[in-house]
Amino acid sequence: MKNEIAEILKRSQLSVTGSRTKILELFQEANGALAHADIEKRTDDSYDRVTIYRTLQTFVEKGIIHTIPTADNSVRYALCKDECSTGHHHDNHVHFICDDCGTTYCLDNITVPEITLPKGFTQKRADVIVSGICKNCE
Amino acid sequence: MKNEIAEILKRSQLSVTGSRTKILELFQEANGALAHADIEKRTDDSYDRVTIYRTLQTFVEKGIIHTIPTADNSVRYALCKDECSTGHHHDNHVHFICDDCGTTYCLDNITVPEITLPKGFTQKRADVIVSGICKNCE
DNA sequence: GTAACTGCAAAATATTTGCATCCTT
DNA sequence: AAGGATGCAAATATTTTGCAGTTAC
Repeated sequence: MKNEIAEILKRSQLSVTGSRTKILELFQEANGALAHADIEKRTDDSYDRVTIYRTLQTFVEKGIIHTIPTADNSVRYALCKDECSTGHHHDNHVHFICDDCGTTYCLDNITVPEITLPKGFTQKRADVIVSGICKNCE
Repeated sequence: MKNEIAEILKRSQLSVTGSRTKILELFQEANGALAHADIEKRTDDSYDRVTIYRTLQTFVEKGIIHTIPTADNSVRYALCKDECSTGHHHDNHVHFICDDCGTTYCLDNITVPEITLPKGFTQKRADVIVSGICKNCE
């Protein structure tokens, strides 16, 4: 597991440091999306808030994680699939956000439907955000 | 036009004030989504920033506008359709955000595809966010 | 050893709250 | 006239930046 994480970092030409390893671990455990605040809590303030900002930013740039659009204010991140390459995310994501507990699920197994755009529009990425009540809160 | 705007406000039991009228006008002109900063600019600082915050919040509560999920940090708002009732938005939205100019389009005429959720999940709302290059930036 | 990463301090931004005043009804 | 809306001041919260010290390779 640790090795796999180191692999991911090396593949992106990033040095393997404590904070990066820990934060990637959190994402793997989470099996869903995390907000900056979640990460702060789950690292028990072992790392500076600024480091977390910078780590997340680096991960996004390298295509290790991606941001998830949310209707409320918050910014959330989730692990990218392998198809993601640096700076270019051509994959489609379906996410479910529970109105009750706020948990964000990545519904990887659900296929994103085709959207037909008007003339002149070019699609790079499509996100589907479904909100409602999750299986734990029903 | 002014009348229509007053109508909307009265229907939501809100008093008809300068800032509310102006901001609603902006949304009608915009034919798309606006961020807090857009509104500040387009009102030429005629209204206090705090007033804009409160006005947007009130409009969301009353179901006059809704927030649009965005992958970047920003919060954007757009006019709701008639089906929106106070606090409950059961309609589906498709939005297109241009990576280049940042303009957000409401693609009202595009139907949101059905999403089949796993067992135990209940859908309240679905947003589709398509990003890419818009017709003006291609 | 060197380049990259981190932590601390502080600046810049964004958002919220309290309260006195003003405006809508 | 009364209640709600606004503006101003200030408190909070969030994010960014600079720089010196530390760590990974």
